[in-house]
Amino acid sequence: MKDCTIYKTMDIIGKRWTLCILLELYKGDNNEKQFNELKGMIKGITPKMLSTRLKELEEQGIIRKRVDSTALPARSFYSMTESGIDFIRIIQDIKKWALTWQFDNPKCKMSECKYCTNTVTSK
Amino acid sequence: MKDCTIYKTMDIIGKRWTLCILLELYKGDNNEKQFNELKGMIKGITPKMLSTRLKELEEQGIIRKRVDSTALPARSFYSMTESGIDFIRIIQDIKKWALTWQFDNPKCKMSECKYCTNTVTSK
DNA sequence: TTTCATAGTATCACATTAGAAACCTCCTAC
DNA sequence: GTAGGAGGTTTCTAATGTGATACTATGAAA
Repeated sequence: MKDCTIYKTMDIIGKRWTLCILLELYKGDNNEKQFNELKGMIKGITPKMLSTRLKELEEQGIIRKRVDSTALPARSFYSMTESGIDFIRIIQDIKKWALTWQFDNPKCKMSECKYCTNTVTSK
Repeated sequence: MKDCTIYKTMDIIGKRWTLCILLELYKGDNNEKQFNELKGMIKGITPKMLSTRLKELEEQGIIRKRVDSTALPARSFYSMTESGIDFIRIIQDIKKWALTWQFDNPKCKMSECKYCTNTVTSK
């Protein structure tokens, strides 16, 4: 096993879609979101990838899943744990860095991610 | 093309070895490092991967390469640009987050990355 | 009883990445 | 002329990641 903390962490958060999913969970004022809601917000993601990533993130304690089985058909609600919320500031720093040094994206520059309505668009 | 800044940035920095290479370039007091020096410090990396990542990072303006052709055989020196140095604080935040929420690594917790002698060990 | 919505899973195929091993070039020193 | 170091490149293969599409289960509503 690799011994480097950075290396191991990138195996968790470096995967495609992961940060986008966290960002979507962070957006808006409702702290719980459903599967199809996320699927709709992150355009281009397949249910398979969303399912896979959500499972990984849950295993790592970054998000949590709550199932409401009184509502029928049963509904799943995803939300961030404390560790996930703590990670948001890193995502925002990455965004700031990228906007300074790599990309020009005025829309992104202006809006706080929490209230950003950008979606990841399919190619 | 994807429109999300986060998404695009992860394509740059989310690749295997990338952050480890940046961290190695940051370490110590000498700001320039040679190819084989990096290869030796990052145990497990193949020359191919190191070469590929260095090229990518150079293209993105995160590191720079200087070739000294007066010395023979010619030597290459790699160092961080301003944008690379600015990125180090994000790497450190990621490390702090990981040590808080994901891994227990006392060696990592104690040392400032700049003077960390940990190497990425092969499995 | 057919359709709809939610929340996924299954299957298959393709593309990309990563790694191992060998090789190459330039020059120096023996 | 042969070995050796620096700084890579080439080739081939294996693993992994990703995506398209279709399918499933449950129950409500029409």
